[in-house]
Amino acid sequence: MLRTHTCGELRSTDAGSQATLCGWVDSYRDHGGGLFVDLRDRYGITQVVFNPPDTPQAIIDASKDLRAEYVIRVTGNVQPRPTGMANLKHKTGEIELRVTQLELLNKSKVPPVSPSESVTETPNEDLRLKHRFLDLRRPAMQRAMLLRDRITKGMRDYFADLDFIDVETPILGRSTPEGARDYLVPSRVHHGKFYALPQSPQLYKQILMIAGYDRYVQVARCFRDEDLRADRQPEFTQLDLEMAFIDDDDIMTVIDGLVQKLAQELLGIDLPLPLPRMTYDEAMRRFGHDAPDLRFGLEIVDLTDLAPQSEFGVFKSIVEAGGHVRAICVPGGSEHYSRRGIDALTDFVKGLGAKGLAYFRVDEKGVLDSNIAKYFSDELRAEMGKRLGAKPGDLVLFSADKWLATCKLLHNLRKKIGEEMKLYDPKEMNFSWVVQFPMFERTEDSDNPQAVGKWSAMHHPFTAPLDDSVAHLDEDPAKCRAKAYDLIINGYEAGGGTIRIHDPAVQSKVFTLLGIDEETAADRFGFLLEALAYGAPPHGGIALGLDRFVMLFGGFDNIRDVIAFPKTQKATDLMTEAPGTVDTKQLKELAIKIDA
RNA sequence: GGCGCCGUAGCUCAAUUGGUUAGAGUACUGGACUGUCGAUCCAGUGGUUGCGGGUUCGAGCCCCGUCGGCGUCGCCA
Repeated sequence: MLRTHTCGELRSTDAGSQATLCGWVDSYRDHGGGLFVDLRDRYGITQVVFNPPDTPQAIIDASKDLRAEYVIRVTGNVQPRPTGMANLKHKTGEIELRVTQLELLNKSKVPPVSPSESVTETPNEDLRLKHRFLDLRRPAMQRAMLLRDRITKGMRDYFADLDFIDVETPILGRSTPEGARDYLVPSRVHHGKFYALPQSPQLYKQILMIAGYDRYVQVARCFRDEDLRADRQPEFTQLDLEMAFIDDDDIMTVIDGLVQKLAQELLGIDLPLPLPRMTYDEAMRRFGHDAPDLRFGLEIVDLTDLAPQSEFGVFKSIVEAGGHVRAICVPGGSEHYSRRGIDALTDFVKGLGAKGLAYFRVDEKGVLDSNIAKYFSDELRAEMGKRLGAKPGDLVLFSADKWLATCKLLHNLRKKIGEEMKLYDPKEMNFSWVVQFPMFERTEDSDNPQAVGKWSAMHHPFTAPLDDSVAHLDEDPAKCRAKAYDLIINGYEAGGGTIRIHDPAVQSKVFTLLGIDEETAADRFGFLLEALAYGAPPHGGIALGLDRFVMLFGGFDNIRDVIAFPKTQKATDLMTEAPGTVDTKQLKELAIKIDA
């Protein structure tokens, strides 16, 4: 060992002893006669002092050449700092190391990204990604990586205690046309054939249930070749699990326990269990989204029945066409949003595909007023105001459109306004379940005209319907609700899972509904169907988005900050410059020609 | 693929309506200083304003294209 202690370790109780530290020069203060260095490693910062008489003059001279991020090894005496000189910012701030020996282990070029917390400006993200080795040296990033480690370990321990078995599943798999776009890997041995990287270990874990491993867990890397977002990377990590001889309630109960444990250990929050559960239908009705942020209200109010009583043509025609008129009432919104502010909101909703934004301000008498007020009778406005719970100073914002379009719009407005008006404490954590998702959704518009009007699976084709939904499979698939559940944290989908169908008759009905004939089913999922025919236990599971967990537990607003080596929005790695070109020879081996 | 924001010194940013030699802080270099901790003080180096084109007497600023980063819609569970 090159060191006796870390830079976060020494205390006043160590005073009088000798110590050797290794680390990076976080900063240095040259006083002519002597010099101070803040020495940093992942454990903390310790002040090391090059001062006479403790430090020999030759070493003081040598210390003058030290610069930021030089790697040094210093030996010296641990001493309490002079009275009044303690630095409470650091855990080691009561002491300092009076250096007697200095070894320069390595120099550093002037860093384009400073790892020092004394530099308050965060560099631009492209620089951070390009010089990730420096960015990861920043204490903030090291804290994120440490939090990630503790969450992962907490999850592993929790499931190990419950007799879960960690089983690894293949990275090289087979492409399945459903779901997200696959990352493909060409086969050298079989020209023209491709492996696909897993979008999730879904099918394998079902096979494991059939194989009798009734509690499976894995920290699984998943790949989806889709466009990125602040909370989405092309490769990401799931805490994936599956259980046999259970029902939906059992999965949620297990995860409740995990969330409670993690919240307690890492955030010091005591969560009462069970976590609240809300159906998908209720979530859409009240919040317009299947992952509502429950840290604030601003719930949607339906005015579809009242709207046609107005003379407002837009509302009337939309309701006549089967559409909906819904609104949110923003407390104090009229004061917060000036004319200009409402223009900005209008631009915002136009960006989401709306034609405009109808609104009312609530005046000091509680009367709804705006440029469209003339189309609404006094009585009607009073009635609407009553239903909206409108108070003087409020702002009422409408969406009139098809059901899902009103959901999308009002959800986005709610989210934006919640943020802009600071309707919640960003540090607050809210955990809940959204359950009973629809089994199917109807494809409305698609590039492929044949797909329009067809049913597709909302999760995947093996999702089990609720027991009382089985009957709807024949008569009204839209009414079918699934044994599906999403874990929601602060408006983010932090995990989701389903109970799987294990009744062949139900499975076959679902395939028929989805337009998957026997041949297609056999071709795509033959091995799973075959396995299901050999004594499949009832089973189901869930996958938690590990990266999102870390992001939310750490209070980050961006998933890249909790991934050591993330990709940019264009799915490149600025440090390694992946993806890169390959040799012609490699392409030839794979029988691949580039057509571009 | 669409929409929006951003790109100026190593880094973080500024630059009035399009107007003189593009500034500041920090870093870096040299000097001063015996207790600092975002050390301080003095001096200095540092610029193809992402790239290409256009408008103009004149462009960091306006227009078109392009590259890159971010956000978002589509996409994705």
